[in-house]
Order: sequence, then C-alpha cells, then structure tokens
Amino acid sequence: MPTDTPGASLRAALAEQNQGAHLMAAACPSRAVLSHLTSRWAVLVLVLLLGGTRRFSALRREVGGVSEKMLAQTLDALCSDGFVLRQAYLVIPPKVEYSLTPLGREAAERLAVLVDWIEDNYPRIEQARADLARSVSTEQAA
Amino acid sequence: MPTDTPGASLRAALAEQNQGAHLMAAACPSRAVLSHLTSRWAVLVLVLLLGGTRRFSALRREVGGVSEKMLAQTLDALCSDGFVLRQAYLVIPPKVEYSLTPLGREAAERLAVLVDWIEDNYPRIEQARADLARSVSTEQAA
DNA sequence: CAGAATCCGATTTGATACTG
DNA sequence: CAGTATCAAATCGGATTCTG
Repeated sequence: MPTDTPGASLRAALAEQNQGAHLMAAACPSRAVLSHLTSRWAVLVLVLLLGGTRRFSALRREVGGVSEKMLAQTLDALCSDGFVLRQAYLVIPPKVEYSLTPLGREAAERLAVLVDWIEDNYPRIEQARADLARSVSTEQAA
Repeated sequence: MPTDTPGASLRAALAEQNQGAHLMAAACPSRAVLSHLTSRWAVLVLVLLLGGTRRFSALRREVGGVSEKMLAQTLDALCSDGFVLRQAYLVIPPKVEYSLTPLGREAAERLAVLVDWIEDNYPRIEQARADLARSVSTEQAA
C-alpha cells in the first residue's frame, strides 16, 4: 500500500459500521477545523501559499475576487489554527508576510490534490453534467 | 514522483508565476465545483458514501447535525454535478438510494484523504493552537 | 501597505409543519 | 420514507471609511 492515508481503513471501517465518534458526530471539535480548511477562500489561500511566502496584497491580487475583509478574516482563522505563520515587519509602510507552517503545508498538500483533480477533470465533470441533462428520468427501478 | 497528482506541477508553476486562468480566477466555472465539493455537508456525505450505498434516512442519521432540508439540498447538488447517483424505487413506503458515481468516487477519495488527515492529526492541531496562545507577540522582525 | 471597524443587503441555515 | 414548503434566525460577504 504505497498511499499516504493511514486513517483510511479506520475511517472506512467506522463509516460502514456507523459507530464513529469522529467527524460525523455533530459535536466533534474537528468539524471546526474541517470548515476552516474547506472554506471558500482558505482553500485558495493555502494552495497559493504552497508556492511560497506571500504578502497580503499579493494574496489579495492572486486570489481572484476576494475582498480585503474576507482575506483578513481567512488569514486570521488559518493563523489561529496554526496552519499559517504571520510575520509582521514593523516598518513603514507596513509589511506582513504569510507562509505555511509545517502543519499547514500538510493540509495544503491534501487540498491541492483536490484542487488539481478538479482542474484536471473539469471537462469530465462538465460532460457528466451534460449527460445528466439528457437522461431526464429515463430509467426506473422496482 | 510516485504521487497521483498530475496537475501539481502545473498548478505550482502557475501559482508561482501568477499567470493562471484557473481556480484562482474569480470567474472560473470550476469555482462552483470546488464550493459544492467542499461545502459543509457535501464533504461528510461523500466520505460516507465511500463506504457504500445509503438511503436518505441513513445519511440523515449518520451525518450528525444535518437537517432534512440541508441534506436534500446537498444531495441534489451532488446529483446535479454528477458525483452522486440517485435511485428512486417506486414503492410504498418510498425508497431512495444514493451512491457515488465513478466521478464522485474519485472526488470523495481525495476528500477522504483530507478528512483522514484531520482526524489523524487533530491532536497536533490542538497542540499548535495551544502553543500559539502562549507565544503572544514574542518575536519581531525588522 | 495592511488591516480594523462599521454598515447593511444577500445568502445560508435550520426548526417546524405538511405531503405523496 | 423521502422529501417539499415556509418562515425566522444566523451568517456571509462586500463596499466604505478610518488608522498606524
């Protein structure tokens, strides 16, 4: 087994047995982490930071469509979770650099796999969507 | 390079050069796919379905905290995107089964890697958060 | 430049009740 | 059982203004 998913078997086993007290549980604290990592802008920010340290304004430019507020909010959350390191240089004009922590890098790499898959397979996804539109209630079952 | 991320090099290259017209672009249609896949309940539903076909009520029970409305809405979106197959049996009482399409399975597997990572590393994340709380503005730079 | 603060509309979310 | 309909609450998200 050359893959790097140590918890896969555990997760699968628990999922099939429905006895897990993990992410599927409403009260599980890791739910918050999941939502932070998969939030609209966090995914893009993390993947970008995988390419190296960046300043606030650079991120603002590179992450198309993000507002200052949302970017600041996203970065703040990622810093609080220990995924991103914020380094503020006390100079004028202000200069702040953001980079991934080792933990953040691990998470970002996994997100990048998803992002890359989407980009690589977008044509197939579009195709599937088109196929669906054609087969409007064509098959039944009993 | 033994990993299964064919687009990684492309993504990294584009990210570093900031010349990409892909997910980082505000208007990129794949943004919608990303948001569907990473939405609060879709992640959990997809990972659960990785464990096999499930009925609506089973999902409702297993995905802790989801409301009927949100589950229906989530499943609807995943079906429209071609990630989930919905099979309705015309019997009384009604019976509807949801399962992953090949496309959905690929996406779900990548999400599962992330979910598994979070569960496996939650202690480290908590630890990092605790460490942060201690080092409140301890280091500067110039 | 990097953000904090404020305002406020748009969207999301979730109980609850109802239906085939 | 598997939803849909409805309404109120909560959150999101962005434009704007202000500051060190």
